[in-house]
Amino acid sequence: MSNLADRIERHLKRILDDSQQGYIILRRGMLAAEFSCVPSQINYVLSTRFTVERGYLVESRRGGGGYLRIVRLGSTTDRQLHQAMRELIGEQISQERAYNLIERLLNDKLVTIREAEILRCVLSRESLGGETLQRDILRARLLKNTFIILCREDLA
Amino acid sequence: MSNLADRIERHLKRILDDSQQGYIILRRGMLAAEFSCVPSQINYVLSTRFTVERGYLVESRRGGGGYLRIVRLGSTTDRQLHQAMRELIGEQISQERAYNLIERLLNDKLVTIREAEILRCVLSRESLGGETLQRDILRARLLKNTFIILCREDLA
DNA sequence: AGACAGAAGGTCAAAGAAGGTCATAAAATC
DNA sequence: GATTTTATGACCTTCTTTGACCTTCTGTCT
Repeated sequence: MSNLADRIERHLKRILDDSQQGYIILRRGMLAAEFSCVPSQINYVLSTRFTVERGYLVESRRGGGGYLRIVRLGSTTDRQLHQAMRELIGEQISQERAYNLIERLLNDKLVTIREAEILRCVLSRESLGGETLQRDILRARLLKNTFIILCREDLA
Repeated sequence: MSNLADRIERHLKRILDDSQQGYIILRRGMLAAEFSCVPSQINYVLSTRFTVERGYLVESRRGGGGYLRIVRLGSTTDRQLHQAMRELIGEQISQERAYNLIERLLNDKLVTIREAEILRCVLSRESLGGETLQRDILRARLLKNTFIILCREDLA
C-alpha cells in the first residue's frame, strides 16, 4: 500500500515519540538494512520529511562511529515559537515550505486538522494566483499574520 | 446499456457509500484496469461527476505510492448552503461583506471562533494588500475555496 | 607524525512509478 | 447535420527508489 519513504517516516516518528530525550540516534546503514533499501533512501526521507519547517533537525557524523541524530524541535513557548516562525517564513515563502510549516503546527497540535486545511487552502498556489514572486510575498504576509492569531490564548 | 463514464461513476459512488469514513482512496491505474480503459478516462469521470458543485472533492498524489482520494462533502443541505454562498460571494467581495458572511457562519456554528479569526485575518485589507479590485477578487476566491473545506465530512 | 585502510555518511543523476493534460476521434443527442 | 458528450493516446509533471561515486572520520602501522 504505502510506499517505502512513508513507512520509514512513520517508523522514525514512532521511535522519536517513544524516546524520552526528544531525539534519537541511529546508524544510517542499520536503518537501511532493516528496511532492505539503499542507504541513500534514508537521506531522501530525512530531506523531505524531517526538515526544519516541519520541526526537526538532523545532525550526522561520518567515519567510524558515525551516526544520524534526529532532533524534534520541542513545542516551544508561544513567544519563542512565534519568533522562530517569523524567521522561517521571512519576506516570501514557497507553497512547499509553507505546507511544511503547517505540518509542524499540526504535529505540535497548535492547529486542528480543519484549521490546517483552511490554511493550506488559503496559501495554495491556486487560491493566491498571480505571479510566483508576488504570490510568495503574499503568502508570507498571510502566514505571519495568521500566526499571531494562532498564538492568542484567549481563543483556546 | 449505459456508457463507461456512468458505470465508473456508479461504481465509485457505491464504494463511497459503503465506506464509513466519507472518503475512498484508490489507484487510478488499478481502476482503469478494472474497467479496461485508459487512465485518463478516470480523470474525465472525476472532472465531470465528482466536482465541488456536485459535492465531492478529489485529492491526489503522484509518484511511487501515488493515489486518488475522493471525499464526499456534507449533506445536501450543506451543499445547498454551499452553492448559495458561492453565489452570494460572486466574483469579488468587499472586506465588509466578507466579514458579515463570517459572522453568519459563526452564528450558525459552522466555524469556530478561532477559524473565524483566521478567516478575518486572511481576508483583511491589510493582509491581502494590493489594489482594491484585485483584493476583492482575491478575497472572493479565497473565501469560496475555503468554504469547500468547511463542508468536508471527513474533517468533523 | 604520516600514510593508509576501513567504516561511516553524503551527493547526484538516472530510472521507475504513479497521476495530469490536452488535442482529437468517436459516439450520442438534438 | 450540428452540437455536445465520451473515449483514447501521446506527452508531461511529480514523487520515489536505486546505484555509482565522493567525503569525512577513526584507528593502526610504520
